[in-house]
Amino acid sequence: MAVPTNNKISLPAQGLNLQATLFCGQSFSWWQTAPGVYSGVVGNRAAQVCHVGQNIVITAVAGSQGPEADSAFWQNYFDLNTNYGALEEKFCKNKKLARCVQFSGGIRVLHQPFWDTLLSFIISQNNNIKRIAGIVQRLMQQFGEPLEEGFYSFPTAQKLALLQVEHLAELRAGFRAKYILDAARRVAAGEIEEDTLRGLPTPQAREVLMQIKGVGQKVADCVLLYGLARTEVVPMDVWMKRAMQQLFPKGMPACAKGYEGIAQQYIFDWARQNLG
DNA sequence: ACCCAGGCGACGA
DNA sequence: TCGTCGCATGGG
Repeated sequence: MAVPTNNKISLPAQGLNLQATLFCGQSFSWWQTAPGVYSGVVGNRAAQVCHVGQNIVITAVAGSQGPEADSAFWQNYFDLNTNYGALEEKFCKNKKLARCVQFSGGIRVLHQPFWDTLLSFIISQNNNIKRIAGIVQRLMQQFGEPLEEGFYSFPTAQKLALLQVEHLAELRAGFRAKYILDAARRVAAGEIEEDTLRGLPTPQAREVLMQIKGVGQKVADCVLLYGLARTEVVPMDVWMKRAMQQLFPKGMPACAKGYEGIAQQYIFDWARQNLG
């Protein structure tokens, strides 16, 4: 049960590893601000988070909507309603997948806001994680709303939709700038709508997302997994292609059925740290 | 100098 | 429908 104290929320999170979860390439808006302390922006919220025993303690810096709403929000964000102990146990029925789970234990697949995720993974294409985080940070600073303590929110689609590519020059996003604007314009116009996507089967939702310029199957799949909680979707980037060829040439093991996207996160992390 | 990064669109066959 | 290539930027 959530125990709010002032603007702090303590949530049971047995087995969760914040470091692994926040920096395994699924989110690009968290920073380590002190040993074991992480600050981040999610939508129009800013927060600090750290481990305290088996709990995580979240301090709202900005965007708080009150203790109950905040607890529910972070509970969902960190996917604390999913039984990862049981999931990891299932994954470990396969020896090679077990190796990835042991290596990258404690990773949780975050439930990120749809728009944050779409923006972030458009920026991610043919790019590296460090530079993605830099571009995301500049995007927030230049076009987000100022929050407390120097944080800025993710910019809204409505705000970005009014800009021209020249305005994005300072982001140093390169050829991705025009893709950011196309996504913003379609979302602002209501042509791409989160609620509609949530109601569609995964293949149809993927098709709709791929109408956005700069969104191919891989970026669409990242949005489906991280932004729309489609746990069966496996984004195939260069690291996952290498890992699958090496570990699972015949495809994802059956013990991951329905949760291939979550298994993917352990495999991706293992690959990045062992196949470099 | 060269290659690569959580890819994609344009183009030609 | 398939391969191939250029793309912005920055780090190794």
